[in-house]
Amino acid sequence: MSTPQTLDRTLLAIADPTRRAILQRLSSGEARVTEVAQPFSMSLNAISKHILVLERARLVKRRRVGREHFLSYRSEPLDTAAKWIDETRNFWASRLDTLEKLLREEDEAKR
Amino acid sequence: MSTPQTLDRTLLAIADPTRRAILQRLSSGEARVTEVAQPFSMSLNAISKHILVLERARLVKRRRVGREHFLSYRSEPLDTAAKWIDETRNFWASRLDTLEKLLREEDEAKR
DNA sequence: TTGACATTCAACCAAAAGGTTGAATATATT
DNA sequence: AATATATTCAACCTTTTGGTTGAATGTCAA
Repeated sequence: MSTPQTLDRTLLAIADPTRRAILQRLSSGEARVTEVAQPFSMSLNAISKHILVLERARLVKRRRVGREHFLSYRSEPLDTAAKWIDETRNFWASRLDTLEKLLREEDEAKR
Repeated sequence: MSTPQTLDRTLLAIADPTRRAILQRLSSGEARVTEVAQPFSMSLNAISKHILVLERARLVKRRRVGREHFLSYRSEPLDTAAKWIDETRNFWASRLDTLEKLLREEDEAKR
């Protein structure tokens, strides 16, 4: 469920501004594909593809009702991504050479 | 400094497992390019390119001493990325329809 | 100065990403 | 039954990505 590939897919999915915008659009609740596509200047098909990327990354769930597809946000992948990032950051924040790093950066700032 | 493009570059950079491994390697402190490349099965040139991607994303800083290039980790980009992710997550966590979502998911779990 | 070492540059390649257009499918509406 | 709507599928194109190999550059060491 949380293989490294999943993390790859999550990060890749949110690395695109269009897809981040789609996720944010879904914050106001479920929306159909056409509704999601409406504000963008690119074709419906392009958005359809972006949605597929988000879906493969499990960031978006699809609920089919007749010919309409309702999309909604799923939180797990971002939780996992946040975990990786925070672990990495915390590790660094706690390293013994933090002081050394600070000094080195301060040193460089003087040039 | 923190344009959306920067966020794109950061997320794209850490979406690759090799590059995440490089960052983690740098947790044990500065390292030269060859040292960083050593554990990987791919060519030095490939790693050199990965480092360039990390550098363009400002995740890695390079300090040249003679023929040797010392690489070190920089924390700002991950801070920014974490901020975006956390904002998105917090927004969702606080949405009124959280209950509705939970119920819907519970409902699905029964199948 | 000759040779080894650390690193990048350049050219190339295959695969993936991100977009387009046009046709297909499935469902609603009249 | 005919038409309109919602969405995807398929083919295509261009750019980017991630890798390769071989040559170039710059620095250290004999």
